[in-house]
Amino acid sequence: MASKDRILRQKEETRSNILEAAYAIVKEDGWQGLSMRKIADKIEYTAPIIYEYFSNKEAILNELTGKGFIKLAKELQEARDKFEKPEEQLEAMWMAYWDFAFTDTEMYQVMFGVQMNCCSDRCSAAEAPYKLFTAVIGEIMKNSNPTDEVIKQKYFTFFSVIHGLIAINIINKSEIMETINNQILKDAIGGIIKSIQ
Amino acid sequence: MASKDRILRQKEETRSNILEAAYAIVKEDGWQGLSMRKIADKIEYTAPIIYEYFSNKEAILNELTGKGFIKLAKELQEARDKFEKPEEQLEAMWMAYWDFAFTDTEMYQVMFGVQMNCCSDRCSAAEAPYKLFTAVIGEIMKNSNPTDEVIKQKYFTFFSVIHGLIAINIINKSEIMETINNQILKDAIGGIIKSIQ
DNA sequence: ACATTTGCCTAACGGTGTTAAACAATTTAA
DNA sequence: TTAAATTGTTTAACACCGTTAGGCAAATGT
Repeated sequence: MASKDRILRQKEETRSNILEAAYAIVKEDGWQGLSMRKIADKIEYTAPIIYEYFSNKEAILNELTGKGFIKLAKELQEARDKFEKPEEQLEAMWMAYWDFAFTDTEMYQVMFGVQMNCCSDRCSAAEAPYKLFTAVIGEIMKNSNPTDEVIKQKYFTFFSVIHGLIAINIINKSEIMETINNQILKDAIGGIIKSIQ
Repeated sequence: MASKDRILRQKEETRSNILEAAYAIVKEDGWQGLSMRKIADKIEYTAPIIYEYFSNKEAILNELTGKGFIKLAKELQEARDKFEKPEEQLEAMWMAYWDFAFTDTEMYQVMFGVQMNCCSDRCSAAEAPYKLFTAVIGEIMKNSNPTDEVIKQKYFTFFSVIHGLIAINIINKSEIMETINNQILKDAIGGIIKSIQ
């Protein structure tokens, strides 16, 4: 029967409703303010229903985290595809990374445990940004025949500086660091790119 | 009467017992596992007693955070005082910073919100490390007559890279990044110091 | 028509931070 | 010395949390 399909579609929809409701609550009240009962309220059900779609609260966080990594990866790709030269690509990618962190701050928090006790098990999508970045870094360095280890190291150098700066900004979000952010971003990214060419 | 003194001393002691018990629990079970009732158990009281010493749980976290910053500042000073040249001092200080993060990881987490929804209001002691670092950076740069803003920017450049690297290590504590850590630490600190001389 | 499955809810358990009320012990005052 | 007031501590409770078990009612299958 076709009703089977409709029911399956409906189930899939409430599943995604749960995720949407959860993230909406987080954007209103922060990760601290997220509770199963609040999610249930928002989707007009009672709390136990959620457990037919997710085994527990952590599973919801994990799925949101996964979605976050997919969105980040997509934005990194789009940034990359706007340029031809790998140096320009890399700079655009880190800028996209930066933008993601401040457009979807709550996502960034759960993905990287900023002011938030985040998901324990790394989801598979978490690898995507790493692969995108190292591919471009490898392209820039191809003349010096770098090992994977060297590329990985360069990647983590970038990552440290950007993630550190993002984390500081999220925590002391009161202080205005606009000019300092721009300076450091420009200096650090530019500097490291120069150092690996 | 002298008994007043004894009682005051006793009160001060249970106050510090509460803090010690709290941190002991955190070192055993992580920040997630810390609860008022567990603290009470450990000091052999019941939970409401704690509220005569601290207005709420957050106040305990705040006080621990303050103690953390004081300890960090002390270790930074000790590292600095082992050297004469400001360049060497600065490197030693960042190394001490690094060591602090992995010796007192739980402290570092609550101080900087790593995988942990940390204290909201910045305590006064949080300024100490900033002042220690900027003083030495200013000394290194004194030939170029830098503004406070420029020094601040250099400080945050260091801070970003080190904190970022620390945060990554705390979150993916499974992966062995020993060699990468050393490389990045050496490269980044050395590189930035060179760039400001 | 009856039996079975499904969707959903109420109630509950053990836990959390926190507060109010009660009790006991100690100190103060008469 | 005895009565009053203060202090220390506990028990009980509230409102919330994540989670599970049981039951009711509607939809489905036979």
